[in-house]
Amino acid sequence: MRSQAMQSRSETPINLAEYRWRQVGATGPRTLKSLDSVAIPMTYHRGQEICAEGYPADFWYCVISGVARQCALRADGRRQIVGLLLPGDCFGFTAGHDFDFGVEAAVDETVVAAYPRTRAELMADSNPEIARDLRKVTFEAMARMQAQLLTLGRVTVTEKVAAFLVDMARRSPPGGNDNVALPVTRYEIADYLAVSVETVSRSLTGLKQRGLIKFCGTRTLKIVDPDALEECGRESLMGRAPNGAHFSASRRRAAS
Amino acid sequence: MRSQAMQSRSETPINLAEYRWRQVGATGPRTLKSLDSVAIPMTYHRGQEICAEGYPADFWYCVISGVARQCALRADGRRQIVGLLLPGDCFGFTAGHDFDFGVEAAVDETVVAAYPRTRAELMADSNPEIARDLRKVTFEAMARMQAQLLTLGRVTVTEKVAAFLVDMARRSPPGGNDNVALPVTRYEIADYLAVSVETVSRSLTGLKQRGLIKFCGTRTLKIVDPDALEECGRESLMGRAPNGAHFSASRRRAAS
DNA sequence: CGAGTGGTTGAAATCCGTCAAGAATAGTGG
DNA sequence: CCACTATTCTTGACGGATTTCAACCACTCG
Repeated sequence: MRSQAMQSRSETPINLAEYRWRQVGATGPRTLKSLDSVAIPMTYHRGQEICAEGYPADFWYCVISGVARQCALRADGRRQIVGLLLPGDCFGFTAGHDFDFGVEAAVDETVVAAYPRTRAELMADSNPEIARDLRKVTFEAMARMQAQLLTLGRVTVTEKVAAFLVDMARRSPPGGNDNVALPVTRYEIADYLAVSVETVSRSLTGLKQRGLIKFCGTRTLKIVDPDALEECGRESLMGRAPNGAHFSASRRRAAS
Repeated sequence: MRSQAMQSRSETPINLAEYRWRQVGATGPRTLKSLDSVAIPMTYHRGQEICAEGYPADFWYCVISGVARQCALRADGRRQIVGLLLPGDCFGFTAGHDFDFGVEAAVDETVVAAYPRTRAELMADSNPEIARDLRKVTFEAMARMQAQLLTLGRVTVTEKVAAFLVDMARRSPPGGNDNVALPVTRYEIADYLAVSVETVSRSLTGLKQRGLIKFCGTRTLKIVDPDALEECGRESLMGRAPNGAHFSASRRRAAS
């Protein structure tokens, strides 16, 4: 919990809330600034639980720095990761009284802001600006889930992995170079894409051998051919030709 | 567009908005009542587009009666259904300026309410009750997507189909008997679960032969053993024994 | 009746999960 | 710094589940 606030003493003036964030090592982009006055900064290390499934949803959260994973435990003991939360992503929204999923820090020194739900809602009641901010972050959360639905809907594992890489590149902080840093292990990618670890590994090496990506380290890579990766259609690792398209109902209707 | 309002003339007094809904044949549950004053009722027949991907998101929507499907068209020409919208479900929320997905009516006589976005947001600004209503329906939309993420994350197709049936039973109007009416074709189920039509058909017959469900018609069935269907674990159609569990990272860590 | 849609079943190819083993990396304590 | 260990990552082999291609049946509608 070392202080990093000193380095920015001479920059543009910052308010108290901003200062608090820097104090806990939060360097990422900030969303939901309008609720800063009630935000409680929390720091977690890898694997620590931020909120637990089935427990009262008394807080909304926003990732400040680090990575968090939204997990569900299935009947067969497998874990499924239903969401990978990067700095700026908000979570903890639920229609019921309890959390639908548990969320854990995926890396050390993960900082989140916790907003007491009833206080935040009262503030939103009296300030439309805050209500709009809330809608914005919930819509962004929905967009993340929709993108994940599309990824999970892809046919082959290589397609899923390629979509994951593209998504991570898109969500990476724009400031850096074009390298993509995977903030999670292969196991977590596997649980996120609902496939086995081995197949993830094979798909990554397949994409590498096809020249679509290039590894700088085990968890750092460079996307060589973004378009080919995105359109990473039905070509399998073996280089098989794409199958004849099998159009589903609406498509067939549209053709008639 | 025949009028069905006459039949309820002698019931409890209804307001003008309620009357308009009945006039267009809307019999389902109503959500977002607080925005009724700006709602525009629209009726669509099967396959008709309610909103188009990439077009300005000038409206929010709520399904009043019928069924709508939220579609994405992939590069290989396949359709993926990322959401199945039943009466009471709201959609059209997007973080950007344009719709992320197209939505089409899945059955004839589908009635939706269209809320002009800017007008609705202005109303939410001046009335916290409306803002809370909006949050509620967006949180419910998120819950639907999360459930779908869990379904897509299941391993075997039979599991996915079973989860789909359970979900449909849960979302069915509570008033009726315990029969589940599937409002969509097998093709749409396939596109919704991201599997092939043939496997959906095979899985359904498999579940029938195992005595977990019973068909009353092609699209009407009764869930015989809800618990077995829900826990429809790893047993395949062939009756293979469950495999030894392969725990992923966090699980293994927890065991140590 | 014929055409179109929706649904089911069969057979073959293949993709993927599982099991197994090994390599690479990081972390820990001496 | 090094041994030691745990974790992460990769590769191989095998069997099975799923996709694909094909054919057939039921139903509706003009």
